[in-house]
Amino acid sequence: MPALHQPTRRERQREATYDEIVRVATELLTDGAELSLRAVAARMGMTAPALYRYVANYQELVDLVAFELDKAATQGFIEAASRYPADDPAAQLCAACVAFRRWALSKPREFALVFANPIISEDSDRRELLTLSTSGHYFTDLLYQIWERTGFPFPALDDLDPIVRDAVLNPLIPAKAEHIATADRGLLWVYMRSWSALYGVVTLESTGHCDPRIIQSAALFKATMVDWLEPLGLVGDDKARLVALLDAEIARG
Amino acid sequence: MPALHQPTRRERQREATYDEIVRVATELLTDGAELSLRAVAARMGMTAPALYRYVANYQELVDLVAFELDKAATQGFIEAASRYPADDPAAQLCAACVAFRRWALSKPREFALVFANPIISEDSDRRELLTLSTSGHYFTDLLYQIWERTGFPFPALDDLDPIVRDAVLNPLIPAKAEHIATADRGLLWVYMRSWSALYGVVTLESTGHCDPRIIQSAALFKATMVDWLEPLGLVGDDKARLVALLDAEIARG
DNA sequence: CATTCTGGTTAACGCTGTTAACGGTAAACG
DNA sequence: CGTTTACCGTTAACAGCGTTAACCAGAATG
Repeated sequence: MPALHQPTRRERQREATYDEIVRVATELLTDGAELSLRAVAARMGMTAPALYRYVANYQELVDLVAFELDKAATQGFIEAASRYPADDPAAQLCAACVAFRRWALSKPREFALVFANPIISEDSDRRELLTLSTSGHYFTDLLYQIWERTGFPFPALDDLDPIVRDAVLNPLIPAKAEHIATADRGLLWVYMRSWSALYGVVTLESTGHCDPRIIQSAALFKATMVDWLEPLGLVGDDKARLVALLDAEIARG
Repeated sequence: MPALHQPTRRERQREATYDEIVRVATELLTDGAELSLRAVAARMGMTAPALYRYVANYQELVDLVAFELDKAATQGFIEAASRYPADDPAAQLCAACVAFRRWALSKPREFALVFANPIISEDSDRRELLTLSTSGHYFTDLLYQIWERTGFPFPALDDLDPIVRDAVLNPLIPAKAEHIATADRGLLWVYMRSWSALYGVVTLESTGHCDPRIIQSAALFKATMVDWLEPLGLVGDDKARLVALLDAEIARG
């Protein structure tokens, strides 16, 4: 098969219905309905078995939708960040994180689908899709930009656990790492650590496994964010500025 | 109805089958099967509608099982901790946390059921059951015991966000707080913050949303644990001792 | 002894994912 | 151009799910 292939009529049609499947499925979820093959098919005016020409099984549909939701959500994060100048990645990261939290709180089902959806390690297809995660790439990139400016410390490759070193040199997680010099891959360790912290609070809040008042006052989230400013080299006036920015972003309707 | 009521024959029978339902349901889950009313009923030699004499709906069964799993898992944490002296709560906490992680990794489905099971805030029944969470009580208690010894700093009530102050004075989250003096309730803030950090790593690892190699080397988990030693007043020799202890516990088959 | 309440049954509804067998139509080929 | 093939949809059906309604035996209660 040729590498560059002008799409034939059938291929275009196929891709169109494929896209429609994913679109309708996400709509279904947004409308508060249950995500099911039959419901998707019905909304498209088709019968359920027809979908098996496009997806192998239900789980694959879920994964596709999760990927799509992640992409759409990330677009929202980017918009939130874009209200700050491009040469201020720290401000952009703060805004993006607040947007991430807001999204997780307002769409808990979608959040659970994307970020709490259990992944069996054997299934390589799902891993690949996870690796492509858009939000992961975006956050990594912001962190990298911050480092370019503040030069915050990160572990040298030799200081890392050999297994971890493998992981940061040839990452499986969603991270935009190609453009990070090999010697600087210790940055990904900082990324993983900070992501783990953010993930903890936001998942706790989104799934409702904490006091509703803690969610209402964004105190736990804010404290976690503030704690991560200094390790990223954001100190002094910069820190004060970002803390105020966080407050403002959290207060936004 | 009398407050103290000697259980009649029928009541005993009822409670027996009630217990059997929960027991069989957890067994089902442990056997790798799907948790369903029909499966539980079948395994008990009953028909599914009969279960509605005991549980209101499927979700209630799930919640009951989650509570039971949490109780059983906590028993495991206690056992792991009991290998260290009772007057060394820091060592016990480290051991319990490692056991918690091991449990989350070896039984991801159970973990997701207990700790990632979304909770709709309106549903007060589920909230109540969550508040009773055994593991939460246990971890809070260990943290309190550590504070009794190290006296690590915690925010005064006046320094807390008023909403958070309400939350720590009259907690809805699973925490053994009755015996903590009102003025010392800021301790719960430390508990929430450290729990959020632990929850983040462990959930990330258990759901598979991170590089498998990161899981294999427990580096992310260990780093998170180590970072929380100093805030708990565990410094110097104590810290070194506990880091070594962590390594040993992680290495345990 | 008569009544009521409890804890089970069967039947049924509407939903789910999934497979098998079939058919029409569009593309590809001789 | 005619024939074949492959694609994309259909219907029918299976096994399973949560849940409700109607019913019924038996135990506890008056």
